[in-house]
Amino acid sequence: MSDPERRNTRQRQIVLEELQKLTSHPTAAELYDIVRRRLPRISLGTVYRNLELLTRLGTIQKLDVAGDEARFDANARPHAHIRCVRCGRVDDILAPPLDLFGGLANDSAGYQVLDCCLQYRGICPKCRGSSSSTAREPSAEEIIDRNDDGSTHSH
Amino acid sequence: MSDPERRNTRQRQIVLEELQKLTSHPTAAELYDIVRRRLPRISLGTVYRNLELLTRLGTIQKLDVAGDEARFDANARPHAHIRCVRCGRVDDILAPPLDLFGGLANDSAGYQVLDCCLQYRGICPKCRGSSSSTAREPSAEEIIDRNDDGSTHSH
DNA sequence: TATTAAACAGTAATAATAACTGTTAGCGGG
DNA sequence: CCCGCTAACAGTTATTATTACTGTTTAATA
Repeated sequence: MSDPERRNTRQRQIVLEELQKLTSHPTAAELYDIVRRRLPRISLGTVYRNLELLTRLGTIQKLDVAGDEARFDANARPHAHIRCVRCGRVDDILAPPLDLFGGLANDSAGYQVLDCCLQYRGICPKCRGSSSSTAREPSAEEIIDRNDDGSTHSH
Repeated sequence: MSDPERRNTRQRQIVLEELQKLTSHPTAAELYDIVRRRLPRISLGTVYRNLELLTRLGTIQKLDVAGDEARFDANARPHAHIRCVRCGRVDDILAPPLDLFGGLANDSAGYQVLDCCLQYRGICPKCRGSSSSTAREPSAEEIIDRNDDGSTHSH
């Protein structure tokens, strides 16, 4: 039998496909809502399981961003993110291309350093517009911002 | 009445005191276990409430580190942290003193940038020693690494 | 000291995620 | 092209960190 954990199921493929269409990094539940349009009988557990698996395989990236639910990014290469403190939305951000490892001692605090992540917090354009202090929930439609020309999703 | 949210209760004071004694940044539950030695009747909710309050006041820092429970740091100034992927322990790390805001456009991705955090992941000295792949839980005693000479806790 | 609201202890609720169970369906061998 | 095996599935339940609720206590002011 071929590599375990790599069986090509329709569910796994569609979870990945739909994630790749998004530039706003969705939560598992948000992606579940989107995937259900194509697979109405898919279960939330399957979405979680596949997102976890794809993360382990290095195909996608799990963003355990500060504060609330994990979010997922179809771009597995390390890059900085920014999270809206009002609505929780997460976007890529063009941070200075710093060498975040260069300044570290090889053996910082006795740790073997594996990787790092740089996260910003801020207020997203939509929440800046509606400048009320009430937190917003993004609607299902707002999450779907398909990236039709596939060019801007490579950072 | 004086400033609300600043009533000096024994519970709040001891929660802060015990947090300040630690260099390993504990979770709310870990700190609860420690504080209970001095206040056996304190409730977990009180620990959560005070940690949240002290964070709002800027006295301490809440570390919503990747993956699991929030951790707390008596040092509110921004500085980098490293988290052990095996046991979850979080320590300060001396990162290069980078200007993480300098390279950002004023209006990155349309966001108003508020702050940022730099987190590393790695394997802590203890988990490097016991190089088995099984995850370790730190014992209550291990969390208590009091910083008796008060000098090394300023980063 | 009396008053009053903030904070408390104890408990229940919430919500994200993981685990469990019986069923379905990729995929290599025949 | 079908068989059998097992990973993966749908549906459900359990776990766990955190928050909210309720009646009681207590710090700070009058």
